[in-house]
Amino acid sequence: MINPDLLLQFNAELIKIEKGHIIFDYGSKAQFYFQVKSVEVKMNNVNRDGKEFIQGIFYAGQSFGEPPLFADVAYPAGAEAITDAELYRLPKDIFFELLKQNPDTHLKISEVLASRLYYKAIMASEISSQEPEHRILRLLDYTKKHIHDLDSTDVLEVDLTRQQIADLTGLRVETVIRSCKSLEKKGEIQIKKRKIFR
Amino acid sequence: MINPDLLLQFNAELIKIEKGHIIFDYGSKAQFYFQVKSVEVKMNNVNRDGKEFIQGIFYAGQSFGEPPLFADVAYPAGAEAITDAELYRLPKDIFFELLKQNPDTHLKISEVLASRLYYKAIMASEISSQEPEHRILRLLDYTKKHIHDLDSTDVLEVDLTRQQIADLTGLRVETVIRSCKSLEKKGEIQIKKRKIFR
DNA sequence: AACCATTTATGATTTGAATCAGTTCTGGAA
DNA sequence: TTCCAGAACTGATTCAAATCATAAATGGTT
Repeated sequence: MINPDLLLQFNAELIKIEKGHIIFDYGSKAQFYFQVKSVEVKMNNVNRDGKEFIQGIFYAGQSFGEPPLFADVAYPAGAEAITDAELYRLPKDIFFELLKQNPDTHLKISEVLASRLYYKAIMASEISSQEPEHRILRLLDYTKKHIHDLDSTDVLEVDLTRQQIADLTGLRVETVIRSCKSLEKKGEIQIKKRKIFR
Repeated sequence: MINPDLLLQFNAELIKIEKGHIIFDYGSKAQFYFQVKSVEVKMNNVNRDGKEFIQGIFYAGQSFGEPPLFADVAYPAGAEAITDAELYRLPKDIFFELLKQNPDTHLKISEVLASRLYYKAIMASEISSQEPEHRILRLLDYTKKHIHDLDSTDVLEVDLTRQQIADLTGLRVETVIRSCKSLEKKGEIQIKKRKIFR
């Protein structure tokens, strides 16, 4: 979300991460600002106690892992590249220096935090309201609107596996599969060749 | 979280809200920055579709409802005073003006957003991991640490009703009651005269 | 002291997602 | 073309939280 030129101006490193490699671990200290550079790059977070819960998947142009930078806490989740990825990386103190010198950029970061908080707020209430089908629809609508910038008349081809949907919503694969079928019957989504469209 | 003097300097209004009165509605547009002034003041959010889910309860000195201000979206939840409350209220554009002129305050706001995001991230993964007892403990530990600023050796007297705990964790009252009893047996919490201590 | 609203408590039953176990499908590699 | 791993799918079973129903405790009010 920060202009790449500005990042480079502040000597941001451009690092390459191979698929499956760890970017930072759960519980470690935040030392860098990260922003996804190019290609469709996804990122997922794993949480302790066996089961995986994906906090979010991030694509080109998006930043991630900033909260611990500000809040001075350990990472609540680890981060991993799920495809080969290119990332901008900026050390913490330089990041703050950049913000200080560029109030507009700081405001943009606040916007990002705010909209992510908005998303989490919605997901939290939606997840709590059980109803697997609701959870899934909210997730799809969110990614459609906020990740792919489509409006409601467009059709989104969902590029998440059922397992990823499960990990994002806190459900089980089988439940996701069954719910999707049911949603298809209700006309809420379409499934063509196992791909989900919404 | 913003210094009250600074708020007043920017002509923030001081408004009184009676217990049970609505501060803003679900789905309405964000027009003000709000900050709780005095006394222990709680605030809760209600969501549509019947069931209540409390996004958070806010106490003296805390601000709330900022995300929609930044993200330019409608409120994902309504806000209501659960005791008589005094609030500072600052119109949106003046709020931004204040931030522009006070980078340090802006940074503080970012910190607040970030730490709330951190909390939501933890709650999200914790809620998804089912386990009512885990959810409750996480909630208690969070309020203990981040709301009341106690460290782990202190004992927190929880001032939430079982119903509020239920609404914060997405559980049912009965489940909360039963889980609390079980947690007491396991020595994770104490219950004296129906009050929970952790 | 009696009354009432709210909160806490408890037992019985239902329900639906998780779990378990196994099958089919698909696209890519050999 | 066959092979194979990963993903999607399906049915049967289990289990725990929601639900329902109802009672007891508590604090505040008159």
